[in-house]
Amino acid sequence: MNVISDKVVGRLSVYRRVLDQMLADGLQFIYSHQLAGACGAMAAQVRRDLMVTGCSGNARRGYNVRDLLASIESFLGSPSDLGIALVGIGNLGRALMAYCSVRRPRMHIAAAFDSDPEKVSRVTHGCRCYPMEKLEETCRRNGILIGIITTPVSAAQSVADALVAAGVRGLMNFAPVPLRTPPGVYLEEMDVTMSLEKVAYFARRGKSGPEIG
Amino acid sequence: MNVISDKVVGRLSVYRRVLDQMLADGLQFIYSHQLAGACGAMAAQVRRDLMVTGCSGNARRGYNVRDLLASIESFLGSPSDLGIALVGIGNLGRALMAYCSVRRPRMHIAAAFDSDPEKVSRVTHGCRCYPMEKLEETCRRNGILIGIITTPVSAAQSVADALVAAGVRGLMNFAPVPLRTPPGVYLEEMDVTMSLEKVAYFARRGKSGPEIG
DNA sequence: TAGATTGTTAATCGATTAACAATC
DNA sequence: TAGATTGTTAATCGATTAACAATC
Repeated sequence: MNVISDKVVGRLSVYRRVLDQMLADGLQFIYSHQLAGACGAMAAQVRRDLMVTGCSGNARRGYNVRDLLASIESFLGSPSDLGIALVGIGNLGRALMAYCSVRRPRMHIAAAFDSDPEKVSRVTHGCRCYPMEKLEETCRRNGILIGIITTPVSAAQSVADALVAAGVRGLMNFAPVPLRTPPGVYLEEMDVTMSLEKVAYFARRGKSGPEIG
Repeated sequence: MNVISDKVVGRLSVYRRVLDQMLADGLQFIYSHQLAGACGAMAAQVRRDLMVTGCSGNARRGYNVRDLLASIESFLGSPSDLGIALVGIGNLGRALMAYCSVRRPRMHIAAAFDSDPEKVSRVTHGCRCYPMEKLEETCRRNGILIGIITTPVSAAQSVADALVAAGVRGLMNFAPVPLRTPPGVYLEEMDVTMSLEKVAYFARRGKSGPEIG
């Protein structure tokens, strides 16, 4: 159990969000099968996932929601703590900036970049936009470790290379092209085209979806 | 090999896009290891994936790119053929409409819906917007089988239920909340929050990303 | 105690990887 | 032929699922 899979981390992220809501609703204790039900997972799997965060439950009352949240919180940490840069201020880039700006301190974008001089030096959704030439300097100065790529396909790989050269250690790629990254740099492909084609394929044939994580 | 996993379908979608580009570049034949290299996959896996489409290669020249594309095309089909509805015309919804409108006939959105009367009856990016009350009627009349959910969290589950009731068989959910769907309805969770937290977790610890698919 | 839940171990399942014979 | 690639089978790997003892 020394190596944590990305599936477990993904599920923990979902648990955190669901538990956040439950705490807001005033729930103090929760059983694994209740959390599983809310997340579309299996109770035994939930228990095993929660164990990796170091939190344990109680056979009579289940898990303490507040303790559980604190446990997941300290295990996952917050993306903003690592510094997030967004490259490519098109429709999708702006949508993500808007999404991250609205009361989501955990997902705060520290800096945005674009090659279009028209977009540079403005402040959009509370986030300053820099020219591409300032990418390395700005990332290093602000200790940015996460990059979100929302550029056109043609620019995606060179942007990824530039981000990695600037010290970034994790990437989210929204451009519909597979990227190459060196070992040690985590890459999450956010491929809308691929996902939509999966939906179409299985909608045609009537299969249910994959599990979360 | 009678049941095709969603991972295989996902990889085929990526192969198609990469092969499209290669055909445009004038490449006529390709070896499995070349395609694998361009997609970050393993050659043996690529060969097995391509076999499920019914296409076979040739030990001397590899695969004919044009035949391969035709084969993948007829296997995957096109999402637009099933009819796509988008619900929730916020920042993200508009960004997706813009994305799908620009020379992407395979991803053409047939109808959009929103509960805000201000947004209704307009045409955005070549797509007409209807009020939520018209959802079932419009989906049935146009034979829409795929739904994209870009509403706030609070509305996501009821929108999903309404879409399923209107005959939709596949869903993409961008709202950061796990949805419940009946068996036979394929659900693809597009969870930016979760993915960003995965990136942050592994960026902190220096692990490479998961494979495509 | 009795009963339901937790934490742990074993069994199952599926996908990936490796090995190799068949092919051009 | 010789050499590299394809198609197929077997082995490995990891995650999920099921079973059960420990716990409150």
